[in-house]
Amino acid sequence: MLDQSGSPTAEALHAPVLRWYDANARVLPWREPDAGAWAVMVSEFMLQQTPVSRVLPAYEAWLERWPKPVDLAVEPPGEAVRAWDRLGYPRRALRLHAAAQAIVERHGGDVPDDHAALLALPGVGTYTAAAIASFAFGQRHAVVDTNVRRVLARALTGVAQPTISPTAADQRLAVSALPADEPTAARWAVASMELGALVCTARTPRCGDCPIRSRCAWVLAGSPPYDGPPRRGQTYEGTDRQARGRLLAVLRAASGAVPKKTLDASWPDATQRDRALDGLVADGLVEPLGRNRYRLPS
DNA sequence: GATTCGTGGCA
DNA sequence: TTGCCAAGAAT
Repeated sequence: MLDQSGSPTAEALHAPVLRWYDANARVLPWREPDAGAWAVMVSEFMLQQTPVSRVLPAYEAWLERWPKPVDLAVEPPGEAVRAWDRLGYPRRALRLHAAAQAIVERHGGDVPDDHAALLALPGVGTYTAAAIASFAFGQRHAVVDTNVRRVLARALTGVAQPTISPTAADQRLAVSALPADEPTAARWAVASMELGALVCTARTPRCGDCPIRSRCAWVLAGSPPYDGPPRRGQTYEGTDRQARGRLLAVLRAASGAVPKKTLDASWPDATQRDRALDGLVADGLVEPLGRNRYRLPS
């Protein structure tokens, strides 16, 4: 089943991918039938740019401590930052805390099932709103993350793409590839994402295990490598990000206020260190106290 | 559209 | 060893 351009139609991919998912899906706690929308939401925040293996322990501890949005909402934001541990991008912890408060204030403490209401929450963008609506509430949305983007690009357009955030064109392609009926669309969303995570991977795709290899435009084209401009590799060593991480690690480990002198010991360059600390304060991740002391925000 | 924002595992 | 990559959002 091919369209005018010689690429397979999306409909031809649905059944084999859904069958593959039924047989190969990972068992993950946020996918359990009784997980609930809050569990899905917590997992989605944590999984933004952080691998599943590192999310699992933090996720379990988080839901044990804060089983409902209101449980988190009544805590100081600094507790969320502390519990975030080393997942990275700690502003996500702050946003999840703010989102929990918004859920209590605007939605009676229950994660909303409306896509627009989800999108209005702090830290919830196009992807996360669609993911919660689809995974937790079974709705029909294009859930376009880096996995889905890669799967559709290869299978339907036949090109390898660099790992960047999905574009408007990727979004349109995903919408056009969505099954018509709601429950099938919801299963397709999680199944196509799982295929990207386990088989159609970025570095070394396991095409031998792929349920749609016989229809994949990229495979049929000889698996051509990405030929566009090279991506700028993000260095980490010596950056402000690393400095911020060091400072925040000291504050997470402390129970209360920390003297600036203690923070100073965590990064050698004074100019960069102070810039990083100012940035953390500006982001609301650190609260300045009197007498040159700092702590996680209360 | 391009940047900024953590952290760690792995080929 | 080092660059790439991991369920993005906000600006």
